[in-house]
Amino acid sequence: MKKPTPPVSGAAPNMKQVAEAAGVAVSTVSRALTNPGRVNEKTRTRVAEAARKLGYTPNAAARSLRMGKSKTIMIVLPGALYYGASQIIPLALAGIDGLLARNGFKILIANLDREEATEQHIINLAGSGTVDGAIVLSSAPPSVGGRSLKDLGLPVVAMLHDISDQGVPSVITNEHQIMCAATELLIAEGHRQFLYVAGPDGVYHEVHRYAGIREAIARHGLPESALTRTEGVGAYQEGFNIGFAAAEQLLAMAPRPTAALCCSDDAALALLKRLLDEGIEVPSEVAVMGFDGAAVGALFRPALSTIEQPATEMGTRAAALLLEMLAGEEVPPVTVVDSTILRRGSA
Amino acid sequence: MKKPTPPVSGAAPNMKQVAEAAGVAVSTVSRALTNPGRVNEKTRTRVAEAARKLGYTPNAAARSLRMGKSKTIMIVLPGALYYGASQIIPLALAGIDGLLARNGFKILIANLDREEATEQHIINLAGSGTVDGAIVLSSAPPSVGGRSLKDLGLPVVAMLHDISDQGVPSVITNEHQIMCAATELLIAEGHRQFLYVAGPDGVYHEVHRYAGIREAIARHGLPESALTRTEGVGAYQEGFNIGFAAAEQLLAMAPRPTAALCCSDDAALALLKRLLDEGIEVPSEVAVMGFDGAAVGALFRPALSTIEQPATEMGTRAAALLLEMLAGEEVPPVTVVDSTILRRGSA
DNA sequence: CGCATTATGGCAAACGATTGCCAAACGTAA
DNA sequence: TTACGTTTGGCAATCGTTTGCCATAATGCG
Repeated sequence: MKKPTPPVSGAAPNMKQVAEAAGVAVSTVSRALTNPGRVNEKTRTRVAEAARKLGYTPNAAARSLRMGKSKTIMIVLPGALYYGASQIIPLALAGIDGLLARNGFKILIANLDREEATEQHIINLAGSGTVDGAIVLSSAPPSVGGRSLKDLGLPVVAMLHDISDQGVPSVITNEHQIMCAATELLIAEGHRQFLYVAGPDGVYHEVHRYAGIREAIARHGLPESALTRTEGVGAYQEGFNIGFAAAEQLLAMAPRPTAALCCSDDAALALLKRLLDEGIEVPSEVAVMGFDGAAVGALFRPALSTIEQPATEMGTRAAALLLEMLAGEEVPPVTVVDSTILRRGSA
Repeated sequence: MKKPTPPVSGAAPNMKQVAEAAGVAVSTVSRALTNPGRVNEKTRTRVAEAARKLGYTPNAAARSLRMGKSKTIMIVLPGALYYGASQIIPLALAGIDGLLARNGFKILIANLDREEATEQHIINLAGSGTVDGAIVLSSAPPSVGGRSLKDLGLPVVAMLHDISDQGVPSVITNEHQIMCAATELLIAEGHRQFLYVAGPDGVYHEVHRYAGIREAIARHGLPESALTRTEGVGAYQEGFNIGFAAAEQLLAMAPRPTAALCCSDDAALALLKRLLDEGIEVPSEVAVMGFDGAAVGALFRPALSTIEQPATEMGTRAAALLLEMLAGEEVPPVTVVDSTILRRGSA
């Protein structure tokens, strides 16, 4: 019984060992494994067999070094969006991962929390050749001391935010238009007094969603007073608080709005709860419309009507764009994936 | 005016260019940057200045190759747990990332979906020196053809599941005990007939949670008939369906259970909704207790009582264990982080 | 059979950072 | 001034893979 080199030894076997086992040179092993046409079929199987027996896996660092690519993509996540009921980020990740993993890419996660040195950390990752590209889910590509992720020579794609004005191809949803459509729907059903439950001031989404509502209002000849916007109450991660604060504001208003359009499902659900607690009928007295499409909204009574973002598909599209950029192809500056209005009962 | 090498050139600057700029040898640059004591202070600043000016970032692949470590940790996620209302996975990730990033580690995500070749992919990552260790959130460490992640010579830590019997240090919560405590609480309040809304058959959590309830039942001398267990209805990701199916079962039972303990908040919320739709009072007619601690549960009416898992802390602890293992220290086979009962109204 | 052509495998030089070892330079003391 | 010790910087090997180039073997054709 021959003594096989144990597959589980301390050190991982390298190409040289495979070469010896197969009785060929390392270069032949390399070619046999990656460039099948270049080597005789019999040799190739012999090499493959030796590699299998030894449990050989090519060393990624060495390959990266030699090739100048890492087959790794960095996903830049804003810690702030990560909690609450909506599953935008996890779904987007699933979409991204699906396509990238299929194409042999690894996924590096950066910036789950927003710590001090994190931006520097991200820039370093990009500059060190650790990653071949990045998908940014935060509103601005990280930068430090004038050096920004986007001009580091790496392909970068944004999603959720449109930062094509900074030269970064972006995958977004039709926030403006869908919000406009939702408002028009409500107007058609007789609503005349609206409350927009706003998220953090100055955030990308806010501008577009609010503008969408205003457009609908204007288009139907309603006065400006038909729309009130809540004061920003802090970060998205405080989604519930946004909703609670909005409820206070709504309850104090006269005339009272009959429809509330919210920046997130978190805000909408909190608002919904508070209104119901106050004995207000939804949707007959006040209609509530969320934004995101959180599945759990369907369990509320009444079930939350909302605007469903195609998070998974946006992720897939962003990944596809990045792959094209890596292949040297031109990509459109903006890709729009449509959201849909999901009427479930609260509006 | 001298012509500075533009920081944003096509190729990233390497150590040799820094050395030239500073008028020293590469080895000196290396030592100046990583081993400050070994080189004259004046030289050190000169090198640091040159590096800064060129925008130098050490090449990670080269360093990995030379050092034999990648400063990268792989997180193995089960795609199945990723959706629904509970935020266990995102919170766990935040905990893990917090500690690892602070220690200079990168985080590689694997297996968001469960595709065909994924397990092989994971094994390859581990074998290729791409990662220095792994944290596993799925029930079993991936394996293919007899080669398992856990015996690949890499430090591996599990969380959420106890697989210490396979030699993998595990971070878990006291599912058995807390479920027992919750049941005792309900017994003390007069409940005598229980329904356990079960998740997928044979899953780790199921065994322990169910056993916890049984222990409480037995300890208080209640008959076995005091506890009914729903039939498994499929994967966790079908959380809502589990709850709906359980509702049907509960409604058909006589005598009707007065308390339902659920395997997840998703199931609990779906059950809650269905019961309320049927006009059943919660908690007076049927008390409902969830499991996970999803924040959104607080918005239901009544607010969902639940068992809150310390997901973030479990993540932090798992990361800490892994760091200790990387440092060659011994770690305990099992680490328990306590869950807490969160009484909010539905039980 | 001889020559030209192609298929195949091997040698060795990269890729960029780290580090053992040695040499130069410096300071100090005799 | 010489001898010695100490500090500091440089040379060069190394990590494991890929690949241009060359040598050889195999094949085809006249």
